[in-house]
Amino acid sequence: MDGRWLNDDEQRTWRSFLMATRLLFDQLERDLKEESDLSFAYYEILTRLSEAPGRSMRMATLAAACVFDRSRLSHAVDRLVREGWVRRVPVGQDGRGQLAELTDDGMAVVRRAAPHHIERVRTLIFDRLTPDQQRVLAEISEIVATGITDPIRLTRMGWPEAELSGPAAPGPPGPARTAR
Amino acid sequence: MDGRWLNDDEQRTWRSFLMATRLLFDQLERDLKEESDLSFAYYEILTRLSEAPGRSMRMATLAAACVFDRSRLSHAVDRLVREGWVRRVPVGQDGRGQLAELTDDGMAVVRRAAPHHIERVRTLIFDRLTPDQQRVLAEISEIVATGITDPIRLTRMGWPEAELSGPAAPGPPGPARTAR
DNA sequence: CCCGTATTGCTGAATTTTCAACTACATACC
DNA sequence: GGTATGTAGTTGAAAATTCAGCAATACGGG
Repeated sequence: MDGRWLNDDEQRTWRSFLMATRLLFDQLERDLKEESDLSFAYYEILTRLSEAPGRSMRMATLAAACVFDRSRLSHAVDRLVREGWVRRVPVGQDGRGQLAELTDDGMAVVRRAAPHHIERVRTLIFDRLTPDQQRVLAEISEIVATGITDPIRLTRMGWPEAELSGPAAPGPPGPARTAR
Repeated sequence: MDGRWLNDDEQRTWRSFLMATRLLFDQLERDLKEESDLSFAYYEILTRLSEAPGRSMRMATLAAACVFDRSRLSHAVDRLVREGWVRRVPVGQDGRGQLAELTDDGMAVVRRAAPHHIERVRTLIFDRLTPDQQRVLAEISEIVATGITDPIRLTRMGWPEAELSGPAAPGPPGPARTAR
């Protein structure tokens, strides 16, 4: 199972990467909090909605976009609804579905918060990287993301133990866990 | 203050990076949980301690290494102590200091968890990147981390409002907030 | 139409993290 | 010695996130 360790370079790179991403995200979170009193999570939800057609998205889609699990998104949206920034709208066709829709107040919040945040992203990252480094960063991100892809965090949600580990039932056992 | 937006490439890269890091860390967290019933945070604390001389570190140093704020580390160590994996030891010279020290049980936990985890890191990242990409990843991480550097999260902790924003007192106003 | 299974989203409790304040010790200066 | 200020670490409550399970709906096949 094991045996394939990391060599020194890899070890250093990994640690460095861990530290960098944390410092970065922590800093962004702090900035966002100070400037706009928003958490990164909420900011992202609002932003995604603001970009979506009709300023609204299916919960599952939104969850996938933000890389949240369903539960987390539900709770978060609860909060945003309480705040008056988001509204829940039943979706037409699918009786199970809910649409999260950005309110005007919510839109205002995004518009107010975005410029600072983006400026910070620019300052903390893009301004410091050469075009080449930016290009490779994009490559790497693409590669890493593609390798994982469990958009709505299926394996994490409530599949009864049996479904996940049971002696592979006839046919493709579970839901689209393998597919993408 | 604003005005400097992100161009399309940058925008794409940023989104891609966000998604990649989240998918990655989520996946690692899940693996760690499944294989060893550990959170990434706890795993990291234990690992750092296991590598430290005497299997122990000052709380502040450990916090800086893990990029935790002091409070978070305190609570986390509480938990690890309850679990019997870490012990708190007063440090000799400085009467305020505490040393977090890994117990034998804690060491055993690390040893059991590490191989799987490292294998996953290898599979999810290093195996998929070319040497060149790895090199650039290291560069980028270095650059980004260096730009931020607020190791023990000073600005976040409990400085009374006055200290932080007040009309700069005579001499260097606060603690080493500016220095590094 | 009915059944079994998949999907969507939510809920409540447990755990973790954040936030603000506080205690105790150290240090520098008079 | 006494005072002012900085530093290390903790604490308790609030907020966020995870975890496990549930209810309602959709969908495919008999």
